[in-house]
Amino acid sequence: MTPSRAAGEPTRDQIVSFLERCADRGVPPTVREIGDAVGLRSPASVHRQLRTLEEDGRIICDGDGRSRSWRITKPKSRRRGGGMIPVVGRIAAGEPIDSLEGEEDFLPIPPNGFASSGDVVALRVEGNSMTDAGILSGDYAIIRRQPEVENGQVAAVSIDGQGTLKVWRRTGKGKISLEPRARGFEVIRLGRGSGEVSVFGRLVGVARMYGEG
Amino acid sequence: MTPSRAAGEPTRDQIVSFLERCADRGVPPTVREIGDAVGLRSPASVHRQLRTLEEDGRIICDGDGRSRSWRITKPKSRRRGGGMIPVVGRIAAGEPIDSLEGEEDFLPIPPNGFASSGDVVALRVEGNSMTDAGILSGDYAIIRRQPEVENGQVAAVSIDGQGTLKVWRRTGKGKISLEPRARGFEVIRLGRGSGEVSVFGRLVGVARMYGEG
DNA sequence: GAGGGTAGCGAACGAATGTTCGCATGTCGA
DNA sequence: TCGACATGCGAACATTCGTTCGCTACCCTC
Repeated sequence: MTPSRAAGEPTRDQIVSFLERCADRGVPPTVREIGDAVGLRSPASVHRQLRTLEEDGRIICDGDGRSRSWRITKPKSRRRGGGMIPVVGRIAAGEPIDSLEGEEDFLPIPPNGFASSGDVVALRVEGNSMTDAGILSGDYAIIRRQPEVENGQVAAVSIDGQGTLKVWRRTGKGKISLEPRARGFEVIRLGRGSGEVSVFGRLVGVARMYGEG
Repeated sequence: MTPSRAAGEPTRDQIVSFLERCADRGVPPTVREIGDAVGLRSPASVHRQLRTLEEDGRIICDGDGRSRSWRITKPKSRRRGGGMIPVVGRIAAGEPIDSLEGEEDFLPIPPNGFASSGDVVALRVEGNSMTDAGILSGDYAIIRRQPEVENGQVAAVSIDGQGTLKVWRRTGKGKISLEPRARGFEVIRLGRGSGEVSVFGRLVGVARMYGEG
């Protein structure tokens, strides 16, 4: 009889996922702790899956017979919330740029300082429409992904798939203004029939790195 | 007979140091591993020191009787190069501020992204003399400590013990200009007899965090 | 020198842990 | 239907590991 376990994610993926979470927290789990986490009551069941995962190269065993020695093969640099903020693309601070996503690089800044939780990414800013807000072309905009922002907050907005960084202001029912923060740039006014507009996220931080020049 | 152990650092400090190193690497050690690391051949010896350290509040035991459960009380935020940049004080972007150092806080940004090596600290910017360079009051200036900078680079400069953030320019023999980057601020010109001037470091990055507002 | 405190050792015990073995159940294709 | 296969269980077994106990040695102070 197959035991009544939470359906959906396969057992082996659950184990890998649990090991990832443990790697984030610091202490690797024991075999029985893994069993508790994924719903396997016998350490033998866990152990067999661990061996299989090892053959697949997804996990490795640090010591042989030592306690808490099973761990993820690679620290999974795609992991968010552990150390890096992924740079998922570029964003305009002038004319909207078409490519808003497409993971490119990693910014060595833990999101903890910018947002305690949630999905935080970085976008490289191109353009000068926000220079008066201290956001220059080449800066990294730290964006927390969220579907809505409040009036006056700086938002990464997607207009017909093109992304731009502006101050968000709802001026009326279905009417939105996207305000630049620099001289020489016009306010973008959006109403009905202005195309598809969606908030990508809210600006929670800015990071800039100077080279040797 | 006291065994021949490496003299110098007391055993207890060695243990704490070893636990710190393990915390960095990820896996907490077993009692016997600690013994091997610090030169204690009996787990009993290690265990007694662990209990003493626990009473002193320097370490804590996560689980009681579980393996690998001894760890450092606090992750020692003073550590540099591992995760945080220390915020060592405030710096003026307007009128010089007297307090340049005095460790206050930690910015959750690893220096790796800003400088591969060296002593990197953060200073909280106060004032608006560098706003045209995208450095606003309240930002964190990421400073790599170095005694000299080149013309045109932004430097944290100490004038008679007062710190300020400006563009550094040597205008002649013994003559220095400190240029603001904002309207309404005057260039500070320094020559012989202008007091003691020293470069605190070079600006290698800027970080800004927005709150909920 | 006596005595207390500190710090080390080895031995031992019990619990935790990794690992193996045999068995049962469900799936899938021949 | 039958057998190979995957997966789970419980029961061991062998280490590992945390912890305790008694002992010895050194360093003090009195």
